Amino acid sequence: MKLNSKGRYAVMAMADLALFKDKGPISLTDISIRQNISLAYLEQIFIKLKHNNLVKSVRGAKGGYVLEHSPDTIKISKIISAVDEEIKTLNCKKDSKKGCNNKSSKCITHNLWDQLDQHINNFFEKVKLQDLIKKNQTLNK
Amino acid sequence: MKLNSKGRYAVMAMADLALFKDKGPISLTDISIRQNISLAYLEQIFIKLKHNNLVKSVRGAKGGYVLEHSPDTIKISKIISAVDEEIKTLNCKKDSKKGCNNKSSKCITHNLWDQLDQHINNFFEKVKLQDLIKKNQTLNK
DNA sequence: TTAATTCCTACCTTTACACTATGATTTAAA
DNA sequence: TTTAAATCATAGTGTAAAGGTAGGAATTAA
Repeated sequence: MKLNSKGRYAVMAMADLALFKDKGPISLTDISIRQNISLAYLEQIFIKLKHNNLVKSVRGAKGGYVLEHSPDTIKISKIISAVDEEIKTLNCKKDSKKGCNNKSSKCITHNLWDQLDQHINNFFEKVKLQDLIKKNQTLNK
Repeated sequence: MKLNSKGRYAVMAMADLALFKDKGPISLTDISIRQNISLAYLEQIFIKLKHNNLVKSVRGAKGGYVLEHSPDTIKISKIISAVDEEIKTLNCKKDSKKGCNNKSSKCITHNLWDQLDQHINNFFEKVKLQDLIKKNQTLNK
């Protein structure tokens, strides 16, 4: 699981969409202002979100994006993996130069990072988009 | 919690020390060969491990490093935080430029990352150095 | 005295991240 | 029909950090 601000921005933007989901298509300009993320960067992120069927786009003036599914069915893990190509924190694979090979006493930590990845994935699997906006409802009413 | 290969190397090296803890001081040259980590880079890592009282150094010929404590008392979290200055994955602090401020609808994801950090820390808190080498004992006997 | 080691600090190289720039396409509304 | 607002697409860029190297000084067992 790659944890960077692209993933964080994606979650923020999706949460923004969820908050305003009754207002029709939300433009990236709006999200850009509200969440303080550059518009052009948001565009890149939303291409990926769209390709992963997390949002639908409405082109042209008064267009924007809407959630493809209900916030209570969207897992955070889906969002993060949509914008990050890789899933692994630290690879230790056959094909990477520096990693496991067949020497003894190598890869002592292999299982550890595997378990960590599972642990993080498991965390994001359990949290839904709805869970985020519930906590902010009073703030944003 | 910063997850990079410095932290991974540190854990690998500490596990190596644990595996060979009955052989007296272990030189970084040995660890470098066994774990396939550059010697000079290991030196940097071990300075930090030493300053954090995780290892003791024995200078001069036949010198090296030994664990300061028993492997079953050393938490992985201690090792990783020793070599990484930062603890947070993604900061969202007052003093950072891009982060929380008092605008409404900001920081929707603030709690999420806080909880993730706790989750990861909790994972590394529960794993001891001994847990790693147990799994490799048959391989390295 | 020598070789093996830790210790220390400065430097270097590459890469990925985060972002910008530019322009094309689509479409609602004036 | 024109204009402005929006998505769509891709290439380029600046920077910081990761992941090392390099070179030498200090220490110590043999």
